[in-house]
Amino acid sequence: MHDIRLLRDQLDHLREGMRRRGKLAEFGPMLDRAESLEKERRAAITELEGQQARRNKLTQEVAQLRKAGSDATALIAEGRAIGDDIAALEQRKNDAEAAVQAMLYELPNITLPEVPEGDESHNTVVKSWGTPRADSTGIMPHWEKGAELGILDLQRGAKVTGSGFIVYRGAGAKLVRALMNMMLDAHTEEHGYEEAWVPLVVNRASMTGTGQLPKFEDDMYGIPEEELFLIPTAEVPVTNLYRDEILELGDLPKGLCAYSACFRREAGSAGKDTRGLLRVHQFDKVELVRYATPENSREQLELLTAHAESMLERLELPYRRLLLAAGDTGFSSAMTYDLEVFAPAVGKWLEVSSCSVFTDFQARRANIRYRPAPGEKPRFVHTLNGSALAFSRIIASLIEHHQQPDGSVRIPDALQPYFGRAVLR
RNA sequence: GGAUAGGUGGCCGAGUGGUUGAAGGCACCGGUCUCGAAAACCGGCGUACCGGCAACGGUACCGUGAGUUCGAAUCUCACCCUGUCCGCCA
Repeated sequence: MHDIRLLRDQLDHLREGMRRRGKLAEFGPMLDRAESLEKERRAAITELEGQQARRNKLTQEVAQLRKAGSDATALIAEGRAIGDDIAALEQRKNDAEAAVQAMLYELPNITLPEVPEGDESHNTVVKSWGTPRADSTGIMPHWEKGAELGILDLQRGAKVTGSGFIVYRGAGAKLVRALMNMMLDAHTEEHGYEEAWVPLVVNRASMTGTGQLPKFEDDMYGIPEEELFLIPTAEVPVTNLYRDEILELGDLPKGLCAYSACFRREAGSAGKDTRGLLRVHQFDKVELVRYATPENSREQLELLTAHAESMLERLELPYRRLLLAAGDTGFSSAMTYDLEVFAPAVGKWLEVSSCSVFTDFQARRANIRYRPAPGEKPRFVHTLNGSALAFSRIIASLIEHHQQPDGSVRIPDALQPYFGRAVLR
């Protein structure tokens, strides 16, 4: 969320930010309305507070008269009139405020200057690692190979829950466990993250804090009776750990990592690119979250992204790093790198990580601050997060990229201690 | 789920329907004293918003929301959270 003050003194900045996302047509008129509503809000406040001051004075006079034993009925009548006036002004103020607030909640973050303008066609590959297998002949797609190896049971997942819910079996289940342990160990022991194990169900305030609500309610599974939601990513509970708190400068930068199952309803997703493990309603992920000062959040993004990339390198999967163009950058993000691995049988690059810096956009929503120095006023922190990594597509790529001519699947060296064997066959 | 107690400033804690932003204490900051420190003493010490170049003025905030009232931390209702006891449960 943006500072409401931007509507007063930096409207052009907001407008430019929307233009860079290619969303000026969508949000331009809203910005104009928000600006005038913000003026109306302040006018209402000024008037309201004047009346409140009158009332406060009046009630004192009533008290004096009462104490002196005099008659106060005239003043009480006057007070009643002021009270009606105040109620009306309060209504006016609240209406304007709610309207401005609603618009601010809908407005995406402004991307950093180095983020290319335009839609996803302007995404740029800024780094490549490893060599994708050029020749895919003889490589079975992961859903076939997975079924053949007995590690993937899509049919029964669909029976038990529905399509998009998968069952890993035998070595497949252990593979999930091995990936989880390998990643968490690396992040805690080598990259300095504190591990957290978090609720998979969160309340509305948490979903609003990280920016999923109010805009994307349709994309989530919820429990309406309890006003609770299934998390789409551990980013939500982990970032909200410090909601409404003030961190000490010495705590920053702070890193937390968490494994979680992730739930995505993605209402409009049925169709292509959904075979096998490519797009599912529930998947597993190890998430990294960092809290930083505004001064070094940008460099923290590089660090976080490097942590995610090191997972891919351990898994010996060729990947590329994309700098997303403004129009493809997520709602809350100011700058995002996507990491993609190649799945040769699918013939596509698969997004397995998205690393973002949110500047103060989430922190303002979630009210996460830090104190720059003892006695100084708190400022909003900058939050970052990234997947490191999302398992299902990693497993897809693993099955395809490491498939051997004899049909077996090689397990990368780094994973073997966790998985317990060198080959899947 | 049932019963019960409670939610007040950074922390502890008092609180009457009417100069209560809120006693007192701790912590913190400044000062006196001291060679220095401690103690003692004196003074200061919340946040947000509105108006103003500023000095400053004003408003709101005692878990959240609504209500009663000229006036609510104080009364009423609903909800949330915490503690305790009971029940249920992996």
